[in-house]
Amino acid sequence: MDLGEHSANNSVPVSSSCRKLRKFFNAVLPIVRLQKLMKRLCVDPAAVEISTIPRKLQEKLNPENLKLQFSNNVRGPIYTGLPIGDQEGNPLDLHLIDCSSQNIMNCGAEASAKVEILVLEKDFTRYIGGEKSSLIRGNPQVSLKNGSVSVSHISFKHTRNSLKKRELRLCARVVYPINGIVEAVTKPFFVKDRRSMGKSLKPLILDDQVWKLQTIRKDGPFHNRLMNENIETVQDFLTHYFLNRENLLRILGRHMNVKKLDAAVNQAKSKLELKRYVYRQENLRVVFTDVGELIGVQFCKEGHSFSFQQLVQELKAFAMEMVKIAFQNGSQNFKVLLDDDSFYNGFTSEEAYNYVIDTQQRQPVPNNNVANYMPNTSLTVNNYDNISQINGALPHQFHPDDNDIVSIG
DNA sequence: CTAGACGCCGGCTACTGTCC
DNA sequence: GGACAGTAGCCGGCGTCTAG
Repeated sequence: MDLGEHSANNSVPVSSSCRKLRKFFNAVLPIVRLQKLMKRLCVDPAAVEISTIPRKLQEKLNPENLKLQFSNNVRGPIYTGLPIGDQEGNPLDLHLIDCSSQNIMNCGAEASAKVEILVLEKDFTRYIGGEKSSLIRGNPQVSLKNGSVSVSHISFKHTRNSLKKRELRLCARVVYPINGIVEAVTKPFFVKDRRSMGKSLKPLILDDQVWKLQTIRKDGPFHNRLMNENIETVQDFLTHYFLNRENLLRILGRHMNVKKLDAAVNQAKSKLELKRYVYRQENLRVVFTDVGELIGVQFCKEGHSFSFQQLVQELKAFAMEMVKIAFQNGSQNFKVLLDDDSFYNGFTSEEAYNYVIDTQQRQPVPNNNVANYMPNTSLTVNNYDNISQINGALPHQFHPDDNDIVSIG
């Protein structure tokens, strides 16, 4: 049955009547008539729950022509205990706006007004909590300074009882001096308990337990299999992945596939800041990360650099063998940490490489013995040859024009 | 000093979705 | 259909803070 037809002919649903009322307020009822009506009914406009009146009407009703406005909309989900901000992590600010010019009102008594931050249900039906049962942590009362104030100190309370997912709005209203400044209300956003934050959103470091990775459940079958092979940390896992992916897949068993594994590694890498190392054998240098991921190679004499994607298969396999050797021999090799500032500041040649070696920048490559039980794959295509998406997602892609990499040769 | 409130951390369970 | 991970919701342990 068509509900629209039904409501037109019979009883009108509440939401429909609300919409009609709002339309009426916005377009039909002249503002002056409404003001007169409120006066005749002895209704104090300041006592009216302003958020129940359409915002445009509020602005017209407002004699001072001022409104509060959030700098940006809150983008959910917002997790309990974490500061409120937009999706990009920008702080949430509140401004006093002159409606006629749309500029921030930075002078006068109103520019120093005291403002209260409240939590509203999505549908504006009610404010949530009183002083004691407020969902807000942090002082909900703030004072404007030159017409602006940051409200990023506010978060939603995190208690032992987890908060159910709910859709809310933030509202800011002036509590002193009360002169009818229009309230600011955000668009609705979801608030969730921090305990329900997925693994994908949590930070990650190399020393974290391997079950912090996506698709590896703590004490789950994958975790148990990895523990049996002494793959305990994120670093162990990633090193196995980059030096011998086939072996890692074998360890994980038939329920792990390449797609899932790549996705997990990709996601982990996006949250890690991997250091880069260089290892040299005769005329060739390989650049790789803490976890054995080949970034690129460089021919020392010619000075030519190639990123991983630019390498032909045979050279990829050869470079991977060099990375494995660097891992096998641990600190006995020439392995240079590339993150030294000196590399970013103008070293562009062989001297730079020698400089770093001479000034104690020689670093042991993380040696977790993965490479020691690698099959000898010389001139066979290595395990991550076909995972261009992994390197494609690199925040610091190896490229001949990259200053910090070029400087090694 | 102590009891209670509060917040953080993490475990457990049920349900759901995905993949083989 | 079975195996598995992810998600949501609930709960307990423990540390810290604060008022009495």
